[in-house]
Amino acid sequence: MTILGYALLGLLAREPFSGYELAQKMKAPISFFWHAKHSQIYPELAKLEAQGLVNHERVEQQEHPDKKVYTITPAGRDALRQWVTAPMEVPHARDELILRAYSLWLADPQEASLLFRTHEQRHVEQLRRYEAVQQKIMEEAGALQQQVDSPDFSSYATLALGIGYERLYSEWCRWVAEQLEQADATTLEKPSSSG
Amino acid sequence: MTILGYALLGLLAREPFSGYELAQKMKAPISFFWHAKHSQIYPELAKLEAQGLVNHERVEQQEHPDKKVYTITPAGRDALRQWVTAPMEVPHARDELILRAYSLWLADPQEASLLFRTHEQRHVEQLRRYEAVQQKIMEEAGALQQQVDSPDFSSYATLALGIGYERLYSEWCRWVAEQLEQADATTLEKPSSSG
DNA sequence: TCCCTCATGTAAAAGGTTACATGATTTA
DNA sequence: TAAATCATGTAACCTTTTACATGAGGGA
Repeated sequence: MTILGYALLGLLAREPFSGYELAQKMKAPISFFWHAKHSQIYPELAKLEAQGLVNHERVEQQEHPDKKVYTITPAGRDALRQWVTAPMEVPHARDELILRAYSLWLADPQEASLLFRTHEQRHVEQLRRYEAVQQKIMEEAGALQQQVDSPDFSSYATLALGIGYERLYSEWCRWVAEQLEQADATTLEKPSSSG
Repeated sequence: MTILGYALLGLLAREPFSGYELAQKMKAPISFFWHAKHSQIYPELAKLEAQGLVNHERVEQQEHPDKKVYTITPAGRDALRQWVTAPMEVPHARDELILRAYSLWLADPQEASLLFRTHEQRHVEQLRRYEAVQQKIMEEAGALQQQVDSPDFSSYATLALGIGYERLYSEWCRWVAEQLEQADATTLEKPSSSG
């Protein structure tokens, strides 16, 4: 089984969905850290069904094409449950911007600070969106997050990391940009005297 | 050009290396957020050379096989410099453990807390290693990080994010584990009375 | 003798993205 | 009339991982 398969099972364990709906959900990464496109999702659903982990029923619609609504089976739920706690290696994270930072010393500081300011902004915006969701949960729920056997706790846990991640990332971008801007200002003050 | 190509150029811009040495470096991700295997690196070096971005010379060794030492060309340096500040989409991060957390509500809390404690430990260990490197830099350098046109600043910037990332991640794992353990303790106190 | 490191590659398979393909309905 | 949404798929391509392949030298 692939990770994508478990991602789909994770959604279907909460509620039945069509392939199209699953694809919509996975445009923005579920749990904030996994995404996929419809071209990958449709074949994967077929594989899951072949393994008896999901079923589908055709739902007729007026004014829209029919859809196939997928439901998780008890076997699918078991497979998902086992996967959640199975041993796992620490995966290496991949991030292009950080890789670029590794060669930042070669770049023009002004151009570079622009790039990092742009990314700072994007991550701040994402952070605000996540914080708004958290705010809503806080208002509605209160102590509800304590129930670790409810999907709401799981969602809240991933949201909490998402917030921490965006906060860390945006602050790092800002710090890098500030360093670049300070260096640039210093260069302008003393055009050709250093150390 | 692929991102891997720029990753290799980023290393070669600092110092010439053989394919084998590059592969060693990229076992642990460079800039803490990009890794690759030798099977990907050797063909990529050939492509870079075909594009005139790197050159190699054969270096004979006693007691070891000959090696091809690659050097970045002025064209390679230019390509790298331009890439660093080029516009870039925010890439979606991928993380299996966080995806698992999304289905945590299905799992056995004891088994799950074990998984999260294991990952907490691993990230704490990584954090300690990074902090040790940072400590060394602080002692040796002092104000050296200010020079944004030195490779040391770039390395320091990526290290800073690496530390923040490991701290965030390990604390999140601990928090999740604590929630699971508290719920488990509560269940033991009152075996079948809730609310 | 067997395994590890050094050193460089290729091949096959898996995972993921982009593009192709179709067709109805609604909104601008 | 054109674009967007709903709905489901396939094909080609690119990237990455795993496995195959070879061979010398050093240490247990």
